[in-house]
Amino acid sequence: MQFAKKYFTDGLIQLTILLSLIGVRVDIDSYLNGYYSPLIEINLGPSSAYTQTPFHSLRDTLDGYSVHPKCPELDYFFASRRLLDEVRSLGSPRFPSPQLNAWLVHQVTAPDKAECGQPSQNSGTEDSTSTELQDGQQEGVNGREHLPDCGQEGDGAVGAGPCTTGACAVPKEIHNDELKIKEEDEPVSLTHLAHSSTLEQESLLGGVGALSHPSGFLGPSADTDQSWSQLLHLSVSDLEDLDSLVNARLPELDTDLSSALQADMCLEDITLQDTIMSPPTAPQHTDPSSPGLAPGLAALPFASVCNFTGGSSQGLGDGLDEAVFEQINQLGLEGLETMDQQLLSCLDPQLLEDFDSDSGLSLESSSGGPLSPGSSEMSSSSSSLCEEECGATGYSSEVDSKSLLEHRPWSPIDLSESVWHDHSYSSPLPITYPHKGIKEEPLSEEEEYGLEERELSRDEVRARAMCLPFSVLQIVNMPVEEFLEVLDSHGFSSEQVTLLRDIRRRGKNKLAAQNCRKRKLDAITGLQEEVSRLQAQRERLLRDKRLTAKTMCAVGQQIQQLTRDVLSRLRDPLGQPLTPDRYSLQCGANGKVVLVPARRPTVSGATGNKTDKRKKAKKQ
DNA sequence: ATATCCTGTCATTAT
DNA sequence: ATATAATGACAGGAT
Repeated sequence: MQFAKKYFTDGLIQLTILLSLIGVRVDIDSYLNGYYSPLIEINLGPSSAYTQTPFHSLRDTLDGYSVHPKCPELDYFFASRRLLDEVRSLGSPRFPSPQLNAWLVHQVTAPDKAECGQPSQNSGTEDSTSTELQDGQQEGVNGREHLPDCGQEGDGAVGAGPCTTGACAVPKEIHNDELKIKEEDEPVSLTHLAHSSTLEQESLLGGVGALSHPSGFLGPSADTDQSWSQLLHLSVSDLEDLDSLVNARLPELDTDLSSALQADMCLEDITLQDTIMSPPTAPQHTDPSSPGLAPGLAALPFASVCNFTGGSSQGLGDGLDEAVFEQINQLGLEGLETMDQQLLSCLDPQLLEDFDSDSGLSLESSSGGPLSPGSSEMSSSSSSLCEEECGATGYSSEVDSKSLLEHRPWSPIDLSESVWHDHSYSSPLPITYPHKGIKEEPLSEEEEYGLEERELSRDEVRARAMCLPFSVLQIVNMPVEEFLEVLDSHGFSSEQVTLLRDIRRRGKNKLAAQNCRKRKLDAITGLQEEVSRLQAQRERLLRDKRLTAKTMCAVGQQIQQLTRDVLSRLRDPLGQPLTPDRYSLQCGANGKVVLVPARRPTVSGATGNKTDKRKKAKKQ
């Protein structure tokens, strides 16, 4: 039966190897039911003194996942997944995606209406209560059609700034119900943005500081272009909700985002209420992978972006992609050194305190310095493996038996340094073999006295008292067949037979106890190492979390600044520029950016806007 | 004198 | 049924 089990197990292992090679992870340990698990142990045979014990269940596992014994690549893969899950579990400030969709604001052509032939205003083609500043693909096509007339061709050079493009060179134009979008060659594609690197993140962090300084504020157009490009460069891949959005739209977002909204936009051309600026290529569907785009949650003011630190404790990781964290990790702590203090000050202290006080594990801090997970895992597993394979031999009764078998019959073997090294009061004598005539080393009188009086174990004394012709070691280590033969062939009395069996039982149990205790100590050591490793991992993840929070804050400030810039280029019916305290930009569930005036909290937006429109109409 | 550690031993269970 | 491994519990010596 045991052979059948082993045969089955071997086959199972081979199947597991094959599955591992094709990427299928199989936890064979559960099938083995502890018979040969863990697989890393070498089967030393049924008499191995170091076989599977429940202590092994406490080891050879990493974070609750069984270590795949045959496929390290899979282990690395699952370890990565595990790290990501742990980062997600840590939680992080959330950056609602609808707010970030405002990045998709595009340049608005504002040419001279006479030149561009756009006489119709408020024609009502769109609902009078709303004006699309930007629209999807359809509007983007229209925008392109108007571009030649407006003299806005070839403004793909972002670096030249808006003033070199049609944004400043051509008269401003606002279509009757929409603001045109440049959807031409995009020097900075979002595909590239999605792969923004560490340096880009660092420049983002630096850019916020520049934005925060009014003196560093460049010209409106240039600043807007630069800011938008910078924002898009640096933030897309770092934001969890944007990640899904960008991924959904990367293929189609090829818009020249470097262009800016033209200034002095007449508010009469747009309807403030439910005004929508939609990206030209923005799909009309809501990305299902972006829960933040839920209609009820979509319309959030940009100004609230930086408030995420106050109320939002929602975990960052829910939607985080691995790529995001790869870049965050690449950013490293070095980027934080260059971060502007003003940027750092925007972080909610309570948030950081929460980060530091996030005590998932309350572990002793004196467990050593941070360990690299790989090295620690390797050292832990390898050392334990080595100990099991090598150290066990010292306690292996099989090895002892083999050694004894090699010296049979009952050749003298001094095992006092390997097995019988424990108790001084119970250490066995150098074995004497009275019936075999083995030559003994001459002992001094003192030694003989010591051996006779001090080092004789109780069983040895009993054996001598019963005139047993075998030592304890011989009785314990002789094979069972020979032991049974000895019991039968020597004509021992029942008391002698009982003593022989007891001596053998106690001796084997003593070895078993030694092995058991060694395994227990090894298990404790392994667990301590794992604690140290997990603690270091936790510290590392917390650092990454703090870094992500700072990056989020930087992006939020960028958006706030850009929102102010966009609003400053718009004009109300009185020709006054819009201010952030009166208006805000929101992003709808469909990705459209909407200019919304400040509302009273008790009045619903749509109703209030319609009412305002009616009142305006009556006045006119 | 006491606490703690180490080791042997027993009882029990599983293989 | 027997032998043996594994392990918790206990006792006793050593420190």
